[in-house]
Amino acid sequence: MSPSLPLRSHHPERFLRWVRPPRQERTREQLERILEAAEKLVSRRGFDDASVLEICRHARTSVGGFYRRFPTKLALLHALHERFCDEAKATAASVLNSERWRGIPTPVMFQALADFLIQVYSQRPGLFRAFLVRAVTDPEANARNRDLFEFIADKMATLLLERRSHFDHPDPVVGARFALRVLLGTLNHFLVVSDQQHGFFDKVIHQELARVFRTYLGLRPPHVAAKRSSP
Amino acid sequence: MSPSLPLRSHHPERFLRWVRPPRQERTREQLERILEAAEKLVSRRGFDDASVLEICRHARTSVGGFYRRFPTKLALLHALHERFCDEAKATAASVLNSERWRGIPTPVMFQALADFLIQVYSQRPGLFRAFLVRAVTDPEANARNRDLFEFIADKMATLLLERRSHFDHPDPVVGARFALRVLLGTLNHFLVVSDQQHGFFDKVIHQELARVFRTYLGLRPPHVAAKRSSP
DNA sequence: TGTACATCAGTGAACGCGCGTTCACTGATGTAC
DNA sequence: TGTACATCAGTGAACGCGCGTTCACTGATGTAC
Repeated sequence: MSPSLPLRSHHPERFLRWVRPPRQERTREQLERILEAAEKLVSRRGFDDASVLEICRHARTSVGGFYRRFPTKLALLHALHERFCDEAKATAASVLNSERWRGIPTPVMFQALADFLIQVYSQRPGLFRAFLVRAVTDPEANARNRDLFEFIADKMATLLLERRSHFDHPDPVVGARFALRVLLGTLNHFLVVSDQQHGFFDKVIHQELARVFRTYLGLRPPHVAAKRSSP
Repeated sequence: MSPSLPLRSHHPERFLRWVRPPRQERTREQLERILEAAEKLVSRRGFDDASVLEICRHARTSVGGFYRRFPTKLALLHALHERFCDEAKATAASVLNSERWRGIPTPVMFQALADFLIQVYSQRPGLFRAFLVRAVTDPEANARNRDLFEFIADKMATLLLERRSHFDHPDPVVGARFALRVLLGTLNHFLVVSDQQHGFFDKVIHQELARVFRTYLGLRPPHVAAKRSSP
């Protein structure tokens, strides 16, 4: 996707000059608007039921303008999903960085991680739902999801390995992978089958999700771990 | 859906006679064939990508024949899903019936339940996937899923309450509900994001799923519980 | 600085494909006399 | 038992709708002289 304009001219000045910054600017803005509009509509209705025309209207562009940016509607989805996965990776790398948790007791960390995941899900439930559905049918989205999963699982394994002595699970790498799956799976399930009594924000969900996380990995009771990690 | 034929005639003999058993038979067979073909194709491609024409071909019927049985394509999906949910309820009622588990140690029961769930999922992954996707968009399917979930959760709560003393979770009803969600959510996650190293049938999955179940509810170590439940 | 021309982003009506749905017709089964 | 008629399941070509995609055109911006 490198700019092809230089190839069209043999003048070195043209070749070296940065291509039309103001236009680029406007173009980028349009692309941004399309992505934003698409994200909003896809979140609301899902990918299939968000029509190109509708997306264009919301992005204040025409259908032709859209097809200047994206070869097909599918390409838009992949752009959206790719952006999303990149953000998710960056977020995971930052959140699961062990520096961040230095000196913080393991049970507190677990609760915080569970809380954070819930927060992320409840902020953009529609988008998560749409990508969840999409990953079932679309092999490319599926591969990207798997890749994301592997990425986060690795970060998590590294984080947990440093606190190996704080919990009982016999194999921390398998444990980290499976724990991640359990957490994400449970939250996905909330997206699909909502709880009659407890909503996403409900304190009970926070509590129980952290409990699964903690108990599955066989974390020692709070006071024990707290004593261990305080100097 | 009571047969409307009697209303068309005033002769009592007609009214009382059972209507054309051989035809009914053939009709029922056709309907059965349609449902079977639909289930197979929906499992393979998902609901949207299984066309009516294709379903008819597989069921050895014509499109017109199809529309004699179902008012719309959507109605077929709901028939399929309803049949599925009914079967699931019956299965759950049977499997979670406490009579069945009399004298069996709680940890063994937990492992067996986890194993059974995995078995069920791995036998018809396509169908589960299709309904999972459908429940996101389709309010009717969603409601049916929620209803099914509540049903199973209730049965599970009853089963667990009888063994209240075997585990530590402070609230068994909340525990049963959430445990079910965790189990189903994790299995759904496997449907969407497959594991690079461990497949559905892998021993590790069986082990870890049972572990989540056990540890989340705070089940006492095997030997303790085993001692308790042996007379 | 002004004029003619070139480029290209942007527009939206029209196209066309796929698929759910309809409906005029066929032929088999059942009924009346 | 045979013939004429009625019913109705079943057929599949044709219809039509929705939506992704195209493309002839417009107008703004940039370039040459």
